[in-house]
Amino acid sequence: MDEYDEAKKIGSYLERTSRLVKLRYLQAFAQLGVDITPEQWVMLDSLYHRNGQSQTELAGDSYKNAPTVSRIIDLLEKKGFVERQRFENDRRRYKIFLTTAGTAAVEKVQPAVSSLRQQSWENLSDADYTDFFRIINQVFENLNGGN
Amino acid sequence: MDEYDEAKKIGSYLERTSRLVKLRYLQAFAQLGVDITPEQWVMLDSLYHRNGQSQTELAGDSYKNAPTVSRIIDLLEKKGFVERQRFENDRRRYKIFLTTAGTAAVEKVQPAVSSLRQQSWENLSDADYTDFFRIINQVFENLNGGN
DNA sequence: TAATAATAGTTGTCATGACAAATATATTCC
DNA sequence: GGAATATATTTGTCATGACAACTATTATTA
Repeated sequence: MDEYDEAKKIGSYLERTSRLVKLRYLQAFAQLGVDITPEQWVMLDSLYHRNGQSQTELAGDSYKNAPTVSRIIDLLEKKGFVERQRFENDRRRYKIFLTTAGTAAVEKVQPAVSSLRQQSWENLSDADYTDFFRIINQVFENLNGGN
Repeated sequence: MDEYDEAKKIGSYLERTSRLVKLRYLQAFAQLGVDITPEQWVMLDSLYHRNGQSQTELAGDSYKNAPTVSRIIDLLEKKGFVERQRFENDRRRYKIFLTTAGTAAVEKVQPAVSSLRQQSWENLSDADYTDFFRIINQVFENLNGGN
């Protein structure tokens, strides 16, 4: 039962930490007067690094599914951070582009992101950092395969 | 930018792994014909180990907030897995009790939970296991303090 | 070419989670 | 004792995410 309790926690600890990270991002953005959620930021940031992606590409990049991306892009479009343009050769697809305001939002928020990142890793070593990503990716792979 | 990209991923990797874990739980429960979500299971499991908790206690245990717990208990009650009983001395509070069906559901699902847990840690060492919890808890603490 | 299948995206429904505001009951303090 | 506070829970609103079903467009293939 001790072992069982300990084990239960992987999901719970992942979940609560993930939620806390997202909450801190949300609060940081709000404090800067940038009205976006962490998930919206992930999209904007992805576009900042590669503009003009389709929704399917954005979904793959963030491991989100199509409906989720569709709705996030809707919101970002309403807020004026992003624009949909149809592909020339394939009228099913959109290319999503950051607007000037979208680019500005990403840049405004960047120091806060760096700061939060730094804060996350306080009291932890470089080895911890490396290990953490290795382990969490292995867990992801373990559960993502076939099954 | 390389450093920046790497860093961005802590939130994303936490999030995607957390989501995958929850999805696998959901699928495992469904396959067993047990109609509960991972979050509902966390509540049931908490009650299985300590029956009669109040919603506030359940919230603290799972780091969820009061409205979320209230709604999860609503659903579990509708499904017949849980019962609300008022405290004798404090009529604001409920004690939440597992029903027979609730207990049965927890027990039915337990092997699948163990199995998923084992699968999560394949290709990882005992040290990885220990490190992972140490690191993720430190990250949680880093972000949870004051700020 | 016409029928079929595949792909891109949207919409509907439900559960979770964050926040604010509400209700009901208990506690504190003057 | 009664007013102000605090606590336990509920309800409303919105965003995200999972799934299924849908539309529109493109590709395949018989």
